[in-house]
Amino acid sequence: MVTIGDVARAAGVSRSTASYALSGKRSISADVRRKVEDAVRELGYTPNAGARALATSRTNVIALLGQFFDDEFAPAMLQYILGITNRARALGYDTLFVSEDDGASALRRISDSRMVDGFVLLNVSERDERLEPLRTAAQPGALVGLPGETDGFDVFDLDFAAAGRLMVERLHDLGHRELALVSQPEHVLERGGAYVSRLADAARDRADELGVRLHHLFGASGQPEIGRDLHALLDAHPDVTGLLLNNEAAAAALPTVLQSRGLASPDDLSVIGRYSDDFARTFSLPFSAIDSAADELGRRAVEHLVSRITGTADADTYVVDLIAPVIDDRGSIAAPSRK
Amino acid sequence: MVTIGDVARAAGVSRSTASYALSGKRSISADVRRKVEDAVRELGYTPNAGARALATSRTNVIALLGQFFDDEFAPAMLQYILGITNRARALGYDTLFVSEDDGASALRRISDSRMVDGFVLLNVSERDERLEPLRTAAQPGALVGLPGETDGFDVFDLDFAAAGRLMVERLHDLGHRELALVSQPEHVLERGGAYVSRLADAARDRADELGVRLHHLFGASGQPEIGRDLHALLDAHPDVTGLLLNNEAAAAALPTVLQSRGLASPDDLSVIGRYSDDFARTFSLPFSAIDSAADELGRRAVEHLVSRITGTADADTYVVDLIAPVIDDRGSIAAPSRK
DNA sequence: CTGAAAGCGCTTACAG
DNA sequence: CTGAAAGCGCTTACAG
Repeated sequence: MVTIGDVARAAGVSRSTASYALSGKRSISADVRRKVEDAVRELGYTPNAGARALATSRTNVIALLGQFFDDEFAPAMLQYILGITNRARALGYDTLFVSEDDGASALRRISDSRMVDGFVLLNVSERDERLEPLRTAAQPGALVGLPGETDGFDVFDLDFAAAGRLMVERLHDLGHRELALVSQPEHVLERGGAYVSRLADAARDRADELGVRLHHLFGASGQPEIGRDLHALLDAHPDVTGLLLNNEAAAAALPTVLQSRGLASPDDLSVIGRYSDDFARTFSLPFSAIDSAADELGRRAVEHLVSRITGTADADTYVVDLIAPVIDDRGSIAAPSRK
Repeated sequence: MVTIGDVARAAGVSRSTASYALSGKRSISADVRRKVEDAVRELGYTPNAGARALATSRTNVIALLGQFFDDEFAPAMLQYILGITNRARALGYDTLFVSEDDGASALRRISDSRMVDGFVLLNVSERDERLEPLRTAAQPGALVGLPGETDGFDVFDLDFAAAGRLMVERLHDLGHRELALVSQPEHVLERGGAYVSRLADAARDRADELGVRLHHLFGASGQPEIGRDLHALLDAHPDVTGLLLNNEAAAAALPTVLQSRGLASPDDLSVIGRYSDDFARTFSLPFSAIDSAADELGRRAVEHLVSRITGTADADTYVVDLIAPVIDDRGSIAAPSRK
């Protein structure tokens, strides 16, 4: 293993000079710098990360704490992960990816052992167990997902309430007066996935204001249950002209359900979903949708985290950054047809 | 920050004794051990990872190098990732997740800086650029995906050739005599995704041996293209009674295609896919399929990597572990109907 | 069974 | 502009 001592010897300078020549933290004569750089190149020197971390109390690593539930759509998580790791690397950080079930104790362990400079928590729930250890951790954190209590945290999420309103408004403006919303399963909500109710509540309120009927259903998270749920919904409410989907499985199953009922979108039914672009593309979902903006959220979270790590961010101002929803129109919304 | 010095002081022993009491690397009197353990608990001591790594040349971290292509089905990657991180943690390792485009230089950087004890390479291609730096790295590695040259590497993959044969055999045994195979796009193959041709070539050879006609198509990796591809295939070969899918997008699109043609499986068409169980479940794919065994592969790779790290594995014997394919029957295969 | 000391490979005040 | 030295927090021979 080649150390900075080897570099120093090869360059004919002291170890401190070699170190300074590489960090640029004090002025160095041009030819010493050149000699050091040459030595580095020749010997193939790379600083030892552990030694540097020990000396500087900086690891240049962030931890990414995933949180996976069986009844949630896991593949969507990959977009967040990639958005974060890629942005982190661009900012000079590697990413320790943690998927332990017990995220709280994982956070404590990693924080206490000083393995990382900061944390990104994914899929944060209403009363997330990881928040308390994060609060007392020596390293800063950024949340992806809005918890009930945001005080003291930097939070990044899609504005699900605005998304609910937007869906209703758009269909109302086109003339729809009876809509149905299919949410994630109710247990997602119960264990703290408050985004489900944030969207649903806001949609309901906006529907009330606008005089639109809105039926609400907690759909299953997989097949074949969700297919049956959709059929039952359409059977029960034949006058529904617009469908709002906050449930990936429902979006994936709907094309088949529509086809088997001889329905087409938007002719018979307008549809607006809420899922990632990437998801839509992969599964060829033909529905207009509000992008969940996974990679953008990840990017923002990392950028803010790094500004906290480096001390650029204002120490006592926390941000709650809710991304405004945008409907990506794929042609599944239109005025209701007169039957 | 509480250090082992604090623990030693609180326990009234030397730092070395405290260290040994915790590691158990030499015999310690019962009451000293108790005092040290009490001090650890009281002070909340956790060893500093960087310091330990510096002293022991062990980080207890493995690097997981992802490799993502636009034309591949990225969400499937998550299963591998979770299989690996979970198994690694169970064995005492954290996972540095790396998604840089330039995996070769990432590997070099991470290896040279001694950030990890070993590497798992995901989605290894025929002539993977990461293999050369891995070969010269100071740390061992395990490959998920079979490259052209396996010498000197531990390799884990599904046995795609056996999968191709199995698909053909199963349908032949049921009486099918004209089949079609839909592979990933040809450019997946061109940039080194040799599993595509391993499956296709083996299927073709087996079909020849058995006197079965086998049409082969490189399908698109997304909608709407793959839908058109499937329609075109069925138009061109109306006598095909069995469909083999080595293409996730095709599997996702097929239900819609069948429905719009008024076809049902297995009555009109037997179908066997090759994708993960998890994928099938999430998208409610009703097709019998060979599980790609993502988490099992990840698990095996990590276990073997760890045995290399700890020196348990035989230093000069390398393993190429190809998991035998198994058809998970979901009822989409039957004898061909006489039309 | 226990302690004092060296050393892992860096960085960074302290001196000049 | 440069060097000698201390220190980051561990582990582990070396002595007793």
